[in-house]
Amino acid sequence: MGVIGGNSHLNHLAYDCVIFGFSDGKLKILILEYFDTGLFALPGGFIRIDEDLDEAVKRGLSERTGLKDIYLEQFYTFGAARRNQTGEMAAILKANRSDLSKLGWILERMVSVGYYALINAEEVEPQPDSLSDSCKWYDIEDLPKLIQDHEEIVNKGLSVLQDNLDKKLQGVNLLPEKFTMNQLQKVYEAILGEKLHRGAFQRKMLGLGNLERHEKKFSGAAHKAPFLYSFKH
Amino acid sequence: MGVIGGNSHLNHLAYDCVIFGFSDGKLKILILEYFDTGLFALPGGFIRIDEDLDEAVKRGLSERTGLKDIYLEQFYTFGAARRNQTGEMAAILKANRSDLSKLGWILERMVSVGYYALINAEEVEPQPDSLSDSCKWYDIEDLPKLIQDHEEIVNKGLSVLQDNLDKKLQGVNLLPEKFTMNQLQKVYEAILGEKLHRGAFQRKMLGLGNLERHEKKFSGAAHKAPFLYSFKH
DNA sequence: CCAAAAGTGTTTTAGCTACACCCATGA
DNA sequence: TCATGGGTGTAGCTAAAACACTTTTGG
Repeated sequence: MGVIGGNSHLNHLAYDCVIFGFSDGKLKILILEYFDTGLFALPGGFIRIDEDLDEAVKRGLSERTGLKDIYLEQFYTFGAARRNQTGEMAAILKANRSDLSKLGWILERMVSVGYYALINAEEVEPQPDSLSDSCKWYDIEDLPKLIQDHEEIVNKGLSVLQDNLDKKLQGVNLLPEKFTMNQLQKVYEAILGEKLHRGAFQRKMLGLGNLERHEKKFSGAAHKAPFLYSFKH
Repeated sequence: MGVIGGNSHLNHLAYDCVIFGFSDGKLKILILEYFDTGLFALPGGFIRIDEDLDEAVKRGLSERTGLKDIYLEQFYTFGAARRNQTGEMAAILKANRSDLSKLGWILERMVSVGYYALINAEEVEPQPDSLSDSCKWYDIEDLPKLIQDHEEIVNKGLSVLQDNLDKKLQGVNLLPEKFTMNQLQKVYEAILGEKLHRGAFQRKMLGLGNLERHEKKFSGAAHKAPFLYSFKH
């Protein structure tokens, strides 16, 4: 088993997570920057020997965001033989003067299970881990160069999210408990990367039958106050 | 590393494959029966240390079916901590008097990547492996009880196949090179588990624009001879 | 000539788009 | 009263479903 901080993990298996958030009308994801290397990566982690895969991911996300009950979806498993043989992880460990006799297993061939998470970016103060300098939101349209195949992981995750958008009304997970129809539409537009028609969008969402209408929101702006909605559980 | 026949494999990682075929108007899958145990399972296997995940699955399927270029789709990774701690694999190894000092790693916690394959059942004489008695087609509606979580794997695989059916015209992979529209419709009905409207189905398939029409097929039956179609590559 | 199944034309329906109108709000 | 954005009604379009008519085949 690989050992991190005294815990044993499955060798050769990892997860990487595309954590989507929404702010300033843009779709963003959380990216780690490693100390002294200028290398950027998705948050990821390893699976303890007696831990469910899903639990491992929840644990990792909770450490990174402080949130419980995150909306999570597994989307693909990346298993190319040399996908992490790029030297980047070695550089990261070296910059941290890590003990390779204990952490060397991280450099071996690694199959990674891709997950995406949807969170309300406003509620979170992202936390870097012990190897990383910062953990920040990046606009999905303007990501830094990522290590290994992480760009492919992001693209695949976004593409699956887009496909799932219709079936599952996932957009609500990126917003506060109560939100206006306009906010929801902005989320959909950001995910799909295209403008949607206002009237049609409103009718379609209400037609799904799982939105509940609440009081109006008086924003102080000079126009009719919109209703607030929440998702029916 | 785990060792089978002198080759080294990734520990704690496996794949299981739902191999769909179509015959007698029914959707079927390939199921192995293990020697002297009455235990049934999906065909699966392990990943060599330097082998792409996809390659490992192709290799395994080719051993089981003799086919190259099988249509394959990865659909989910099953990672519950105790999913294979059911004692069934131990019974199988014991019935085969296997050397546990070499094969014991198979009994440890195993994360499994689920794939489905679509093949033309008529072209194949399925081959059991060294541990299994038989490898036979079973009607998807009438499967034997399977070991571990293999029933869940089948259900998830079928459900993803159903979802993908529209986007990818996958049905053709279950048929010979040339087929009639009625055969194709029967495949769709078997996968979706519902009757489809003949006229609408024909129009929809032709409307996709990737079917090519060939000569008519004279079956000897007392009705109009249908055209044969093939898939445009 | 008949029954059965195939191909295709026509009608009906449903969902979505686009446009437009009116309403509420705060400046 | 005006500009702005929100809710909703309506007309038009398009794709799919349902129906039906015609054709081909072998008995």
